[in-house]
Amino acid sequence: MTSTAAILKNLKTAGFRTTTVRTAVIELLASGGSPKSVPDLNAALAVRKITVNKTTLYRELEFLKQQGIVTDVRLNERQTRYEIAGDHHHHLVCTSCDRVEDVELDRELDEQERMIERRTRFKITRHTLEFFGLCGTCRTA
Amino acid sequence: MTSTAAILKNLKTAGFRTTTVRTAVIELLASGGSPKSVPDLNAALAVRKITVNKTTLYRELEFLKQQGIVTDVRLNERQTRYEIAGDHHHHLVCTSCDRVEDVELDRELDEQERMIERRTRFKITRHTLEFFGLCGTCRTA
DNA sequence: ATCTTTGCAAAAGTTTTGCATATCC
DNA sequence: GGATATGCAAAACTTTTGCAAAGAT
Repeated sequence: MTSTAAILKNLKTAGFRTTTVRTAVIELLASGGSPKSVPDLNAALAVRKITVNKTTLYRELEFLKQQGIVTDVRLNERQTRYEIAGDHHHHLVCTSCDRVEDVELDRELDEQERMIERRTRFKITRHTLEFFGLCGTCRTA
Repeated sequence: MTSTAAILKNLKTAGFRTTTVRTAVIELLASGGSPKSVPDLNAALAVRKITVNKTTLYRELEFLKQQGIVTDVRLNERQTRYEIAGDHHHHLVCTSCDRVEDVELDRELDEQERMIERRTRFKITRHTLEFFGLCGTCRTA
């Protein structure tokens, strides 16, 4: 929901800078439709002729996490992926080509969460739900 | 559903050995109620006075994965966790103390899966659903 | 001037690989 | 003997940390 411009403006107001890397990282994550790993981001930045050290990227992502702008996502792979926080959704992961797509549910899981809270002593604050299978391309290939 | 004894018997029939480590790993995973990481397993084995190299553990878990006996689980942490495959369930993860508990849903997500398949070109084969929050101990502490 | 941002090198943590040895059937 | 299983050391891969330099306000 929050646009890239609004995010950057808020950061600026808070005294942080809107550097080339920061702007590009936020844009890439906001435009993606899928969560991105550090190697993903580095490659996408390279296309834009932006060279950046991996340390800087990890630090930038940690910073954006602290600011509540991004969250991390762990699918069935080593790397952590990152996406813009806030609009709740899930992921479709192709187990053949590793493509990841965002997906939303018509009916969310609030009912199930309440049921679990009734049944256990857990207080649930969030959940992650990922679907695995074959994407359109891989299922016909 | 499949008992430890049955798993071991099948492995033996297939020409594999039921070593101390293999037996203990399967028992630990089968009895757990929560997925275990390699350090978890190593610690639990130590209690049973079983000393084992981490390489052996990783190799054993990879082997059990190949055999379809275990699957890996990635929660919001670096390490991979492992659990017995087959009985579908979800996890409650305490964000304060990192405790992990298995949990089952009354109503599974088949309906949602069908809806996504109608809406996208994805063929879904499985999903993972994890709940995060505070466990009974941490919410009062 | 000061705080933010960046790069580089090194370290840390997890998982994998190569190779040699031991063990079971 | 031949396949299976294990240990050790080293490598690979992802992420973090320390320190110094550069850049912006």
